This record gives sequence, structure tokens and C-alpha cells, in this order.
Amino acid sequence: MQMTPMIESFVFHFGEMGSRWGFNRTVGQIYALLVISESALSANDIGDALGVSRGNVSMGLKELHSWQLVQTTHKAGDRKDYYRAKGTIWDMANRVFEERRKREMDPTLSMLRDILLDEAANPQEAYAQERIHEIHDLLENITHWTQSLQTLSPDKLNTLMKLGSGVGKVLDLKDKLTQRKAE
Amino acid sequence: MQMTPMIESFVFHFGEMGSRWGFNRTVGQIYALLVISESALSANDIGDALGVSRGNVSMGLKELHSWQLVQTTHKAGDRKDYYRAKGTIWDMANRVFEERRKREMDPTLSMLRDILLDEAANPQEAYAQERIHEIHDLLENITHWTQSLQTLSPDKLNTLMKLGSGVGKVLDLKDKLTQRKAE
DNA sequence: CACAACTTTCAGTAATTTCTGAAAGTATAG
DNA sequence: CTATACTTTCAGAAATTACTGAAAGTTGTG
Repeated sequence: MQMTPMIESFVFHFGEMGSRWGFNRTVGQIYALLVISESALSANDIGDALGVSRGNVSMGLKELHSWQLVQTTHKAGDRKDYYRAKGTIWDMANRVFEERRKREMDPTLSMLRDILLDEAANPQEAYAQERIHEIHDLLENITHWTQSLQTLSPDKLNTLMKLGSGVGKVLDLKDKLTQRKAE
Repeated sequence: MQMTPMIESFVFHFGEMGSRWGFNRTVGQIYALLVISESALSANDIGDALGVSRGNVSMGLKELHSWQLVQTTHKAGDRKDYYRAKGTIWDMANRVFEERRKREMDPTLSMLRDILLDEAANPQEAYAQERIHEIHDLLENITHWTQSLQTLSPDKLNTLMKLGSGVGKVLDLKDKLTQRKAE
């Protein structure tokens, strides 16, 4: 894998962004490299291309595995493991959303739920609980919603996204229809 | 602001999560504290409650300001600045989404666009550009979509979220209607 | 103007995260 | 079983990020 300037800028940028998306620089770079590489790469290929240690590559791949973003393959007569990005770009986006939900939302939701089970001991806590309730409900809504969006086919999701804020009109439409039925 | 155990666990957890949501521990804690506090707090109140230095509080508030998540107020006959969380929970969620889009998506999109302007120098780069194109289009779709969702009223958004995957059926419905019209 | 009451900045330090490379582990071939 | 060709682990080092507190800055008051 030779890093042309084009490929370098893609890979490095993904590295920078990696940390914002929930993994570290090297993990981001490894993934970027695998995504834009047509052939599967060995751990050494990756380390050489990125200029990082073999150990670091191993840890990075382990992390990507836990995100279910890589696939291990083999070549005949070669003991080495070869790695490639798993699934389509849609799958990738889904994975990232899902993992982040697990890591960001779920623990928060359960903490909030715990707090709401307690009795407020004074007006200050009562006020706090009200706010916490709001946050809880909002997060729960978002969680459920994103989960159900993930069950939609990429095709439907695309339609929905293309619709943009036009979805508001569709909702009005639906309201009218269901109302008419109710009459 | 006395930190009861309930309030402590909320504030500390928000601190932990803060880093995942794009800001550091102290910033997360300060914001949590302001959200569940009915009255506005001075910078010293905050520092005392959280056990962090005055300087750190100042930096944290500056950061929250840049996210437009806090509001500064004053009390008669008191020179101190007092701080409170700005807007509703919905506003907060919007702010966070928007800020993150600005910080995570926009720079990536512009980098991808730049790469796509170049000619591929070889088949390897051609393959890379195909992948990059896919990623670009996906991110652009998501960006536009989330932007347009933000223009929807909280009320409509709520309806949409409640609908969950049922939105698929509504889309079918819309398809049928628009088709009928076309006939 | 000088002083008081505050806030902000920032150099140095502390805490945290990431990375390296050597050692340990694993699997296959002979 | 031993040698070889690999992968993983992990203690310590390096890099990065966050925090402190003293000094500088700001604003209002007498």
C-alpha cells in the first residue's frame, strides 16, 4: 500500500476525526486505509503505511473488530492475517451509530433511571428530578427512534432523508387521513 | 449549591459522558450543575461545588458560551456574574447536534470534496475516489437531513420520533397518493 | 485617580491517553 | 517435538489534554 498524497490526506484526516467519532487516531487511520484499499492488507502493510508500531496496529485492529468494522481473511500458502473493511458504507454508518449509542446513551439512560427511582429529599432535588426527567425522556425518544430507523431499509431511509423537512407535510397528510377514518 | 448524593451522581456522570459528547469533564459537570440548579450560580459557587479551580471554571464557562449553552445574569447590588443553563432541553440537544455537526461533519465534508476535485492518478486512486464519493454523499445526506429536521417544530419532531419505524408505512402512503395524482 | 471586587489568561504541572517494542502466546509445517 | 512465522499483550515512555494558581486584565465605586 503506497500512500499517494491523495490517500494520505484522506487517511490522516480520518485519523484526526477518529477521536471525535469515538476511537483514537491510529484506529481512524487504519480504518480509513482499509476502506480505500481494494485489496486486503496485512498488519505489517498497515504499520508500514502509517508508520506506527506492530503492537499499535494489533490493538487498533482489535478495537475495529469490537466495532465489527473489519474482517479477517487469508491468502493461500500465507500464514499472515489480512484485513479489509467490512460491509458497505451504510453498514459502517450503522455500526458507528449503534456503537456510539451503546457507549454514550445507554449508560446515561440507566443512570438517569436510577436517579428517578429515588424520592426527592427536598425542593432542590425535586427541581433536579424534573430536569432529569425531561432529559431522560428525550434521550429515550432519540434512542428508540434511531433504533427503529436502523430497521428501515437503506432505500427507505434514503427516501426519508431526501424528503428533509418535507416530512412535516407528510405528517400533516397522515394526520388528516387518520382523522377522516376516525369520523 | 450543596451537592446531595443524587445531584452528585448526576453531575459526575455527566462529567464522564462529557468527553464523549465533545467537551471535557469539567465542562460537562459545570453544565450538569447549571441544568439542575433552579437558581443562577456564581463562578465561585460552581468551583466550590465541583472542587475545581477558579481558572478552570472560567475556561469551562467560556467553552459553554461558545456552545451557546449558558447565559450570564446579574443580581442587583452584586458585581458577580451569575450563570444559568440556556434554553430548554430541546434547545440543548439542538445545540449539541449542531455544534458537533460543525466540528465533525463540515471539515470532513470539505476535505472529501477537495479530494474528489483531483484526478485519480492510477487505478488505486480511482478505487479510493469511488469509496470517498460514497462517504461524501452519505455524509452530505445526513448533514442536510439533520439540518432540515432542526427546522421542524419540537412538536412535529416528537410526532416523527413517536412514529418510529412506522414512518416506513407513511412513506408508502405518500407514494400511493402522489402516484394516484400523477395518473 | 486609587482601590476593590471581580474575571480571564497562561506558564507550568498533573492526569490521562496513546504508542512502542520486547516478551509471551499461538498455530502450522516438517 | 522443534523451528518458524506470525499475533497479542503489556510495562514503561511519549504525547496529548486538562488543571491550577498567580499575575494580568476589567469594571465599577468613592
